[in-house]
Amino acid sequence: MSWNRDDHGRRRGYHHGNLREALIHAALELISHKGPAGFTFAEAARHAGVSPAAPYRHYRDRDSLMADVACRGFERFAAALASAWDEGRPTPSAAFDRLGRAYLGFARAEPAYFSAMFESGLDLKSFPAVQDAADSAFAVLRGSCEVLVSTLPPDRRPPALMMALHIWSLAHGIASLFGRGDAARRAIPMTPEELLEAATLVYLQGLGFGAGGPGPAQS
Amino acid sequence: MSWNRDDHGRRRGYHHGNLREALIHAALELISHKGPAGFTFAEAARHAGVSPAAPYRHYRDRDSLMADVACRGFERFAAALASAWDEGRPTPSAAFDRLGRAYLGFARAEPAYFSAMFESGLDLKSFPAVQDAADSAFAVLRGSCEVLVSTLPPDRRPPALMMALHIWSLAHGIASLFGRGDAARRAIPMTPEELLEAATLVYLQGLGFGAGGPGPAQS
DNA sequence: TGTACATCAGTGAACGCGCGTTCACTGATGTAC
DNA sequence: TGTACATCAGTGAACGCGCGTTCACTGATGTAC
Repeated sequence: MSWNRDDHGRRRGYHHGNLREALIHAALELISHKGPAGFTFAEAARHAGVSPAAPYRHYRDRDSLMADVACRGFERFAAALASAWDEGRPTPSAAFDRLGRAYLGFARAEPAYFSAMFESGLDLKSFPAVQDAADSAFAVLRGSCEVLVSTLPPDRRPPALMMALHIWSLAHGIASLFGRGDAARRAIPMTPEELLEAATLVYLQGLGFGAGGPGPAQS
Repeated sequence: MSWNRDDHGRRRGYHHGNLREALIHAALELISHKGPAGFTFAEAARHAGVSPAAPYRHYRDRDSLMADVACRGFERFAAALASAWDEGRPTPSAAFDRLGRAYLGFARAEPAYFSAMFESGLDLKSFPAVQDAADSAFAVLRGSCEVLVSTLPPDRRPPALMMALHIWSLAHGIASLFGRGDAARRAIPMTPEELLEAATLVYLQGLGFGAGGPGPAQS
């Protein structure tokens, strides 16, 4: 909030010093208050305390700023997922459970990033950096699925890519429908985390991961 | 396109005759071309061929029109799901598979309705009619889960509500991430339908629905 | 069947507003020598 | 160390535009009698 500013919020000099960062922060704040469509270039500039022409030194247009926000969001997301997975410690299944919670946790804790990443309507072909960052995040999930799959007997291993896409879809659906912090959330009689954990358990059961071996739960 | 209009697209009289419908159609067209945030009241009026003040006779504001679109979307959605389910004929599992395809099919065939329903950021508390319509659509899915669950032995029946929420989340996640007709779609090496069908099979397996009985697939 | 009248569903002009974008400009910073 | 200069990162005024919204109005429709 105070790059290159004095104690009263005034800028110290003619140059902002960190306008790029300030614009990203402004965009996040505006997105979280008014939705992914609810911020404008001019308003972001105002928030950052610069003239409406200043952002053009850093971004071609609004979408380009949005893409930068989405990029950073995916980077943070990938880091959060990787940290939760923690290379599968202490056990792959415990780590996998944490991974799912991290997905939901990110959606709840960073709704503005989440919006920019998934709901801003950015054309991924126009912003390959966003696509790359998204791929990196997905790679964490896929890697963890590969580890999990490798704990099964070789003749009963499902494709890790498919499994990763299933879990991603499940977590994403739950996050989108029930895990938001805003008014669009739908009410259900359990937490998103509980819902995801139950679904994942059933799904893994179906793949042949069971307590002590393959087969349906008998409890 | 031609309510109350002659062959040249001119209105027949002073009154439009069906402005409400025309505004909804205009909103859908604008949403499908420019995203859920990409339509304005004025533009919808222009599309419908009336003055910018005319929509105020029918809708309080833009959100109120959007809510009407979302409502109709959920009604069509519920009808599409009910039709696919067809009361579980010929078998609950075949009907359930059709239900999942119908979810994805709706997202692909009606991206504008889908956007208005799930991505418009409407506050559901402010528009209870939308919430009710959404609940009706979900009720179809829940009802089908209840039928499916009832085919299991009584001591091994999962909660139908939980199952319905899981399948909804899964289908919704797949539709959101991979099943869109627009540029925000992510590329995967299979169709959304294949992905959903595979996930559902695994999930049902995990719940104890198996080919010829409970237990993991052995093939 | 006419007629008077209330109501409905539009018009079109007007307004203030904020946005996106451009332009010539200027203060600040970095660097070659 | 000083100086000249290029470059960077801002300013602020200006523009055209489309939006949301209002207003008094008017043409069309429905209905009581």
